[in-house]
Amino acid sequence: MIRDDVARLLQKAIRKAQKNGALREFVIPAIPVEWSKQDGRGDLASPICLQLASLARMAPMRIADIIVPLLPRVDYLSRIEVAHPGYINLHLDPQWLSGQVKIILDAGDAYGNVPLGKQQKVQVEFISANPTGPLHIGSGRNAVIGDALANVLAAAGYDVQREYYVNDAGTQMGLFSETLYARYAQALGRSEAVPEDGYQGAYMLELGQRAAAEHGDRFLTMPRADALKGLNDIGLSYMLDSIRRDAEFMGIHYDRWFSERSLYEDGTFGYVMTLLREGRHVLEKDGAVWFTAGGTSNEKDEVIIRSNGAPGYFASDIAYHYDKFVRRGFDRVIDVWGADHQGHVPRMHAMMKALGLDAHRLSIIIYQLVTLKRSGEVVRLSKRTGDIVTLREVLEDVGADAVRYFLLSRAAESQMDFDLDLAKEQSNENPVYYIQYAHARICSIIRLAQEREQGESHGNLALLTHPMEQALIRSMLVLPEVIELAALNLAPHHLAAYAQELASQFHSFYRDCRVVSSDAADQEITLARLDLVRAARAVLAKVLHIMGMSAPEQM
RNA sequence: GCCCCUGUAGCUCAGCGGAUAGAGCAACUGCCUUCUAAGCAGUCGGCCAGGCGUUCGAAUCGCCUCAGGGGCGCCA
Repeated sequence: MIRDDVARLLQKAIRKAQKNGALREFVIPAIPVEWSKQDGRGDLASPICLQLASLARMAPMRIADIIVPLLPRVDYLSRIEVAHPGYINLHLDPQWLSGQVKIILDAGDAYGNVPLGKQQKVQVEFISANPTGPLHIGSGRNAVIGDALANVLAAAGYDVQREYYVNDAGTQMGLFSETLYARYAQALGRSEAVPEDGYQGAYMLELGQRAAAEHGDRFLTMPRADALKGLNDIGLSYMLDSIRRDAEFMGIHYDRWFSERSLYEDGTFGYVMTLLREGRHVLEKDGAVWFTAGGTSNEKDEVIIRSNGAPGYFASDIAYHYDKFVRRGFDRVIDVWGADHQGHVPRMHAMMKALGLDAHRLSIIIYQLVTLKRSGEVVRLSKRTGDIVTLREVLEDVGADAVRYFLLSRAAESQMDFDLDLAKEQSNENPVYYIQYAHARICSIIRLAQEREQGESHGNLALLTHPMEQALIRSMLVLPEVIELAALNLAPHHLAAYAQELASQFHSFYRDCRVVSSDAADQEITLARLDLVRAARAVLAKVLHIMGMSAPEQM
C-alpha cells in the first residue's frame, strides 16, 4: 500500500537524521500519512514533523527541512515539499501512477486484497434471530453488516465461515409451538386459545392453516406433548425456510445453520458444565445454577440452569462458544447482535476467561436499532403483538441492493431511521444507482469498443496524464486501504463511502475524457483509456460485491 | 438510580488527533447532434448539542450538563 510505503520512507529518513546527529534520539511514533484533501498539496501528506516537535525539541519546519533531503529516492514520488507549519506534501509520479493500471488489471479480482488475516480461521455469526417469526428490518441490518463483514474479512486474508445460530431450544420456542398448536387446532375447527404471552401475529394463523393442510388432524389425535413436539419441528422448518429465503433474496448464503438443541443432544452442554464446575465458576443458589466469574457470588451472577431445571440462553451460549473455539478451532469469532443484547456482552467475555480462552478472540458487534418509519411516522415492531413490517416486504418494495446499501452505509453504532416511503421515493435518486450506474457506464463503453473492434490490445499507459485520469487511478489505489480499515475495525460501512467516492471520480472522468474515439489520431489514447476503464470496472465491481450488491452491466 | 450507543447542513448520515468539516436527499443556476443526463459543473446551507479540560493543534481524546435510543428477567 502506497501510504505504508511512504510512512516507511519517512521513518527511514528520521532514523538517518538521528544517526547523523541532526535529530536527537527518541522513539519514533507511528507515522501518519494521508491522502490530501485539497488541490495543490500533493497527493499524500504527513503531519509527522508537527508530532515530532516536542520529541525532537525543535520547530516542525526545521525538522521537515532536515528530513526531506534524507528521503531515499523512489520511483513513485516525483516531488516532495514542506508546507507551513510543518507538513510534508508528497506528489506521486504521474508515470508511476498511470502504470498502476496494469498492476490493477493483472491482479484482477484479487486487487484490493490484503494479507492481514494470514488465513486465520474466523467465524462470523449473524442474524441468528429466533425462528419464531419473520425477519424484520433490524435483522436486515444484522444481515448486511454480518455478510459484508464476512466478505471484507475474506478479502483481508481470513478463512471465513458464515453461521446462523438457530435458537430451536428454550422458552420462546416453546411458546411458539404452543401458539402454533392453537392456530393449527383452530384451523381444524377446534377452539383452542393462544397462550397469553404467545405470538399474536397473523403469520401464525397462516402457519396453523398450512400445518393443518399439510398434516391433517393427526396432531389432534395424539397426546398434547407429542403434538407439541411434532408441531415444533414443523413450525421450525417453516420459519427457517422463510428466513433462508429472505437471506438468499439478499444474496446471503450460510456455510452452516447451527442448532442450539444439538448442544444438549450431543453432550456438549453437559461437558462444558463439568468444565465450569471444575473451574469453580458455578454456584447453586435459590434452586438454580449460576455462572460466577470468580467462584463467589456477586450481583452480576447469571443463571445457567433455572430452578425449573431448564437451561437458559446463557447456558447454550457458553456451550456454543466452547464448540466454536475449542471443538472447531476458530481463531476468532465475530457475533453480530442488536443493541438490545448489549448487556450480555460483559458476561460473554467473562465466560471466555472462565473457559480459559483469550477474550480478545471473541468480538461482538453491537449495532443500534433501526427505527422503521412510514412518511415520517414511527412504525413500532413486535413479533409478539404481530405488528410487524417484514424484511421481505421492505426488500420487495425497495429492492435488495438498495436495502443493503442503505443499511450498510451507516456505522453500526449509530441509530438509524429507515423511512419506507422515502426509500422508495429515492430509489431513483439513490447512491445505490449512482454507484451501479458508474459500473454500467463502463460496461457500455467496453461494449462499444468491442463493436468497433477496438481495445483488444493494451494501450500505452504513459498517456494517462489527464488530471481526471490521474485522479481516478488515485481513487483506485485506496481500495486496499479501505479493506484493511474495514477489517481492522470490523466496520464495513467504510466500503459504502468509498464506493460512492470512486463512482464520483469515474463520473467526472467520463465527462472530461472521451474513451472510444473514431478519430484515427486518437487510437493510442483510446487503448490506454480502455485499460483504465477496465481497471475501474474491476475495482467498482469488487467493492459492490464485497458489499453484497450486484454490479449491473447495463441499467 | 446504574451501564452502553448517539447528538455534525432543512432531512438521512460520513469524517473520530492535523492545514479552508464532507456526501446523498431537499432548494436554486447552467450543461445532452459524440461512449447510458439514474450523469456533470456550480450556488445556497454548519458557534460539529452546551460547558470545562488535555494538546503546538479537538467535530475527533477526558470530565460534567442537557437531549434521543437501548439495556439493567431463572426471555433471547
